Amino acid sequence: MRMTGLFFNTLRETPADAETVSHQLLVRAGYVRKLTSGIYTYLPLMLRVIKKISGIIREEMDAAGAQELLMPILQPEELWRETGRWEVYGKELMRIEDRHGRMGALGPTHEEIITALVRDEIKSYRQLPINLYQIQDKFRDEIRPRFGLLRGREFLMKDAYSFDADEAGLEENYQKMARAYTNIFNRCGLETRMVRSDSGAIGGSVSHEFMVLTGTQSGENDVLYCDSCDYAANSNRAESRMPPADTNGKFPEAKEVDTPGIKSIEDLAGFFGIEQSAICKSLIYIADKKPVMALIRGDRAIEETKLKNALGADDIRIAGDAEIRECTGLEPGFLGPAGVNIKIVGDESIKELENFVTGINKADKHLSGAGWNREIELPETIADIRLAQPGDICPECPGKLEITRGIEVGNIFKLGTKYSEKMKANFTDENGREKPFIMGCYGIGVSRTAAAAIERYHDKDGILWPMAIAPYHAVVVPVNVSDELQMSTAEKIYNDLLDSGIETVIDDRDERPGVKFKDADLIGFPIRITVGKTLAEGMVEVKSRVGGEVLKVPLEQAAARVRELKESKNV
RNA sequence: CGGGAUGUGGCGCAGCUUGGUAGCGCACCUCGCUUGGGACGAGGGGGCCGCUGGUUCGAAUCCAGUCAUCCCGACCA
Repeated sequence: MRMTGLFFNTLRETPADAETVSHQLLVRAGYVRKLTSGIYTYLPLMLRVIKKISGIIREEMDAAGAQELLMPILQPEELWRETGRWEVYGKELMRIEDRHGRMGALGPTHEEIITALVRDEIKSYRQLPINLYQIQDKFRDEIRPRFGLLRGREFLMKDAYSFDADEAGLEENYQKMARAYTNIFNRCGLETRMVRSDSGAIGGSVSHEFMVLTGTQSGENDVLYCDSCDYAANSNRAESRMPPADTNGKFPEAKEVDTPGIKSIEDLAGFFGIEQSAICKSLIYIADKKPVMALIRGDRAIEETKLKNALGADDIRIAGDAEIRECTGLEPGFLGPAGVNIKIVGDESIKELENFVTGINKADKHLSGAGWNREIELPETIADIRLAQPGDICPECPGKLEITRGIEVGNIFKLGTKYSEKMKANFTDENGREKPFIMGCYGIGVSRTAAAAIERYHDKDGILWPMAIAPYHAVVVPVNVSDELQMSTAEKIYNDLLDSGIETVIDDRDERPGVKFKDADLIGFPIRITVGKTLAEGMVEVKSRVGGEVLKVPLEQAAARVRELKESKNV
């Protein structure tokens, strides 16, 4: 490709509306342009990256026995009603009405469609297992699109759906997909960690996410992982064991204490001269519009996803002070589980508390030295609703948990019969009995993977694409296009490279060298061949974008050297 | 939806407080010069100042409404 003909435009300045590195670089380097919030045009450079990633996905999915198909973006309301998700999925489901007044939705995911298809096409266990996938634009009307391609409303996704006759089959497919995903991301040059996660709106029993770990840099998820075993989980799912609460006998007897204006856990600990872990903290949440009290050890935080699951609620949020007074008649700051007539959920951490401090729903008073089933009933519902923290003990070994940010690029779910039962998608087993399909689903954010790669690999000058997903492998830069020898040499090397299968761009623009070098760095061509002053010695320069030395190479060896560099692991 | 901010040529911004015919840098076009890390000189083109309404002799500037975008939270590939 000739740069003079390539449809791209680099920007010297960072666009004002881009916050994230990947977003900034994608816009600056001419990969994407925003159409409207969360919706982007992929320019030719970007499309090449997308095709590279998609290609790797196709190869690995096919190798794992999956078959590609393509389903429609527009989906009819009736199918979503069959699973009940027309109501449940919420506003994220982009609903539209056609000219006949029929309702539909732009597909945010395709469980309903694939299940309806397989229900009609597959009747016998003999036709199972099967795994079908597509790479397709998805639309989710996100509450708040952000971070450029990391969270768009329209995005490219690979989604696969497996159908099995039994759990063992599902397990096999699940493992196959886990392996395929590991291969896919490895081949994309991305190190990922498979972590346990909450299964959210897609549902199902078991799910794992594939995270590109970004340390403290960026990413929307917190991942907790063990420093000595392979336990890793999204913070919305991570379990942990904690150091015990420090309640050692400061209050041998229960006693009501005046605590005027002492409301926060911090203030209480100071007031009583105790550790925060010796306090039982009471919080009011609104779960599906009803107030609920959540109890947790004072030094700990609630994990809202866990609480939501423990309650079986669809929607949950913390209540404001005014709301607490209004819905419960209780006084914020002095809340406690005693004599409350709303649902109470206790975190496991409170069970161990002895002679602790808690509110008793009396203004300016707390109870010290409280004990369960003495002064206060232990709530019936006890669950893990606690946010695991770094430093906690791993749930599976004596190791310690550490925390890192992560970008979720893939997700695999065991759906079981969640969809097939509701949609009456059955097959006949070997005994002639009708059974619902056992399903799994497996997603990869294709466009997000590209953005995640940039988040992970960039420097102050631009993108450092892994070779496998770079839009081109190399760029040939003639320093001065009006120098005929430089130009003809550059052309020759360019053609040699193309002939040897290196995807190459020649920067034939009549620009000063500084401009070309800056653009090459920004766009992130993994290898640059510079044809300039060293030509007098019969040499050109070969340089890897990630750094390392500039190699002076005799021109007839240039193509071979580039090929070598491309195959090596250090680009 | 709650909290915060911003809308001025393609991009980044100033001007607004204190109303008076819209400005800078980048990019773009022409000519010259230059060619190893975003050169330089000269000339040039391009703006419904987000939109609607109001105040005023006069509004980018003041007022009201509205729309859009971005950041923080609930969502997730």
